Order: sequence, then C-alpha cells, then structure tokens
Amino acid sequence: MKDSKPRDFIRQIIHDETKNQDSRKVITRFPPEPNGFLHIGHAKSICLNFAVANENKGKTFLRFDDTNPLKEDDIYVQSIKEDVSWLGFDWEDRLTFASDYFENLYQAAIKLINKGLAYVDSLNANEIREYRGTLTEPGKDSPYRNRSPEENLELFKRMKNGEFSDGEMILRAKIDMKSPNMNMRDPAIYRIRKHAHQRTADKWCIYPMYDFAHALSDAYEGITYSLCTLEFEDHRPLYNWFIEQVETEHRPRQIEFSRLNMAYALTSKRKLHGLIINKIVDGWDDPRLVTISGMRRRGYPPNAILDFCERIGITKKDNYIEMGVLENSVREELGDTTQRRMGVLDPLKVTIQNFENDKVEVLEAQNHPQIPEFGMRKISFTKELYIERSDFKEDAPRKFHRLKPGGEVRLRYAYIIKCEEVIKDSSGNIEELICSYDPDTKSGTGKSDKKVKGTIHWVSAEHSFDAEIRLYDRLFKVHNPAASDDLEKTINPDSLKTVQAKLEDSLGAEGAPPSFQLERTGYFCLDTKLSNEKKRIYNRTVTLRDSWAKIEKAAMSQG
RNA sequence: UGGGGUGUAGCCAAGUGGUAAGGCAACGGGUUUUGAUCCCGUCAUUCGCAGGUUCGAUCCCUGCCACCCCAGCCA
Repeated sequence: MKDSKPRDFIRQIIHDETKNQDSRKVITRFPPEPNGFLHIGHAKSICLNFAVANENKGKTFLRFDDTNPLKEDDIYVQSIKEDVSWLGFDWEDRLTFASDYFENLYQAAIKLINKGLAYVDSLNANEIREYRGTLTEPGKDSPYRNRSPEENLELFKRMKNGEFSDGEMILRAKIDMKSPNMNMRDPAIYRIRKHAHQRTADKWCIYPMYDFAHALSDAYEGITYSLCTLEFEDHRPLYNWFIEQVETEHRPRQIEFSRLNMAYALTSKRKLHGLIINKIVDGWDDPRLVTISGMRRRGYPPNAILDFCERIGITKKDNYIEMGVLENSVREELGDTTQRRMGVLDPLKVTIQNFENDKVEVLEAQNHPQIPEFGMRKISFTKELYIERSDFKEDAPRKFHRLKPGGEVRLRYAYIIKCEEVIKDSSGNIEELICSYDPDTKSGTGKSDKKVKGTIHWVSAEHSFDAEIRLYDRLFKVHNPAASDDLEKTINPDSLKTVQAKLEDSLGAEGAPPSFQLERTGYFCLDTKLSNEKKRIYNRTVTLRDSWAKIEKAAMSQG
C-alpha cells in the first residue's frame, strides 16, 4: 500500500520525502477557527488531512485556531467536533487549541524582540496601512522601528499588562518594508484586544495573529505537513520565517492546495453567516446549505461525502464542482444502504370498483430489489388507493406508459388495473379515478401473461398516513452566488417546497428506517429537528435519476 | 504596472519525450414489476496561444495570453 501510486501531488511529495526515512512520521492537523459551522469545503480538508496521516500510519490533530476572541465562540467548537466525528474521523487525544500555547507564543515573541526581530509600533491602524505601501510601491519604515530590544520588551510587557488600549500599540515582526510580498512588510504579531476569550477568559488582553500562532502551533505539535489552501501560498515565506527565527525543535512544511468551490452554492463562512442573520435560511443546518450539519439533516450519509472528496481530487487549480457530482455520490451510497418504501407526494384518489368494500389484502414487498438480505415487508391493498397525480394523463403521449383513460398499468407489488372512468369537479379538475383490477395479475404469481409497459407506486387510503415532505432545489439561481454583491437577489424562490404526502404505514411504525427510498421518486429522511409526536416531517435527500423527465423536457423544448 | 499561483473535454482529473487513464454530465442501446439500479457503447487527431529544440513535444526552451490570490491590528 505504501508503494502504491500516490493519488495527488501532496501525497506524491510526502511519499517522496518519507520513503527513505523509516522512522519519520506523518503528522497533520485540521485547524478550524471556531467562528462558524463547517461546510463541504472543510470536509475536503478534513478528509485530506486525516487520510494522508492514516495512509502513513501517522496522526492528525484537531486544533482550534482561536486567536481572535471577537469572533469566536464555544458553540462553534462543539459543532465542529460533532461534524468531524460524524464524518468518521477520530482525533483521539489530539484535541488542541492555539490558546493552549498562548504562554509559549508569548515567550516566542519575547525571543524575537530579544533577537532584534520584533518591535512595538505606536502607529495607529491607518498610519500602518499608509506606511505599508501598495502592491506596486514599497512601504516605508515606521518611525518606531528602531526602538531598542529593551524598550520593546518593556512596552510589550506593558501591552500584556493592559496598560494600553486596543490599537494603541502593536507588536510587529521586523522583516522588510520593501518586500514585494506584502506579508513580509513587518506583519503584526500581537495586537491588543481587551475582550474575554472563550477559553482563557480575561487572562490575556493581547492575542497573537494567525501567521505567528499557526506556524508555531504547527511546530509545537510536531506537525510534519501543514496542508492549507492556496490563499496562504504567499504567507509561506512568513510561516518559514517564524519557524526559522524562533528556532523551534520541529520544522513543519506547509503545502497549499486549491479550495473547493461548488457551483450554485456558497462555501464561505462569512457569506453563510449573512444568510443566517438575514433569516434567508433556517440556520447553519438548513438542508439547502452545503454545511456539514445541513447535509446531515438533509440525509446525506458521511460515506457519500467521503466518496465525493475522493472523487474531486487535490490539485492547485481553481475549480467549480457541479452539484451533480455530490448528488451522484449520495445516490450511490443511499442506493446500496437504504430500504425501499412507497409513498405518494401528490395524491390522486383511485377506487377499484371490483374490489370488495372492506377487504384488506396483505401483499409482500421487497425492501430492496437487489439485496434480498434487506427482507420483505407487508403492504395492504384495499378498494380505495392513492396514486401519484403525475402518473395519470388524460391525453397521454405515445411514450407515456403510465395510466390513461381505458389504459392499464401495474401497481407495484400488486395488480394490473385499468382506468374505467375519470371523475372531475365542476371546474374540470380530476378528482378521482374509477378503475378495475385483474385478480389474475397478482404480483409474483405468474397466473396471467398480461404485460403492461408501466409500473407505478401507490398506497392504500386506509393504510397510509399523512406526512409533510420538504422538497429542496438549489438555493441559488446563479452559478457563483459569492460573486454577487446582493446575495438576496441570487436566491432561488423555489428552493423549498412543502407537500402533504401519503406514506405507507410501515414508515410510521416502530423501527421504521429513518432514511429510505420512496420508489420512483427519491431518497428521503425524517427531519428529527422539525418532527414531533403529532407530526412527521421528512426531507427529500435527493431525487432519483429521471430519464422520463429528460424526455419530457426535450419534447417541450421542441414545441 | 510589484509579488505569488494556475491553464488537459461542459465540470473534475491522470499522464509525461514515443503518439491523451478514470469519474460526473451528455448521447445511443440492452436487462428490468422503480422511466431507478445494472450492463454495453459513443464522447480531446489534441493538452491556453505562438514560435523553437527533436526522428518525434501535452511534456523541454523562449515569448505571449487568460484567470485566481495578496495592500486586516481576520483566519
């Protein structure tokens, strides 16, 4: 396995670097900031980090990058832990926080000051920006850049002791104000934030910046490969500078890969926050979101997400993955793991005129057509039934092999019925179908040679129950909603539709599967957040592939 | 106009001096009591463009073009 061909450039690098070092371990980390919920893009990173370590008999840390108390909260820590475990990954005893290292980080800053490589600047934020220069013009040195190590030390300690207000002083690395890389123009290391931290409370009023804290946390934990996204590529010289100058025992290597973008979706914590604050969606776990919690609520199994992450690969190229790829992974996983049931989303009443009034015939149905181990269940056939309204057409096109006036169709696991009469209300809407059934065509008996082109699903009126089902479509109308300056304008008004469905009784029974396929319509799951004792609410996870819909669409576009 | 990256099909993505894997999508066909699943087939004379080196270039060299990221006391 170790010698099998690496799947991507990162695994290639690791393979090349470690193949001749039998003692070398691969240690990775997933470093979320606890300021929001995780989404599919994070899943890509989680899978990469845990898988790469695992493939090399290494370990992975779950480390929270909690260096900005203004934006972070424990509720995000809890949700992130839940999401990572739900995906199936185990950090064991390696749950850490950048804040665990605040004391070490503080000492490291002092070391830089003593080496003459850091200074306390008294410029304010605006002045610092002006001094930084622009992309094409070099910056200029701060007038405070040449304070002595002694003075810097004194000032830094006073910063720590809370003697200055926010923004009054700042600790900066002394690197090169003329560097073409903006990150090297004396970046901030420590800023004053008189704000309680969710873990360290009021112990500190100075907090380290990302570049400093992240690089050193990696080094402290013995991370060998620090895998991050492309936007940090030009932070790498700074990452290396900190590690070099602080002279840490371990020297991690940062490697960047491209972040995941999904077409017609949002993978930006900041923008997701906006949707939630403006109540455009139901919360971080809204099933229309590609957040981990949203996908979980929607019914996406973790294995589908893992499979998806494997399929999309790891490269440095900008990408926009189509939703179809994710949905394909979901269908593939659910197809092999869920039982089949019947339910009617848009019920049309059918009366079987030649079936006895109060008779209940119990039929056997397979729980999975290809997996007999999933067993059988009983379904009840009665005089009054419901079928899907779209399975009947008065003037049906030739290729429509469902029910039409005078036509026949098979009811799945039951009989062939014939439409004898169409009953309409005063305004011409179809209210009910009067049908007859052929007793010789009972499913599985082989008594009759009669063949019909179509098989449709149904439920018994008596032996079904009402349920609300939520049907989802893409949340956005546009390919890249993140590029829009008015997010609300990009929202698809039809992203959520609610229908009152009739589901076969077995779904309401004790031990009913929480996730299942409704034959011919899709995969569904119980929404445990919205359901209660009185009312069951289901989410449509994903539709089945529908080649009939394609034919219809093609016919429509041809006129 | 500074620096850092990236260009292989509609979307992803292997490949690497010897004649373009695979997946998703799409399109044809077969099986089917889910118009599902499954199966089989089609889908890049060409790798951003232009030159050059070579018997031979997607791969090496030169030039150009396009796109992404960077001017937080965010991560």
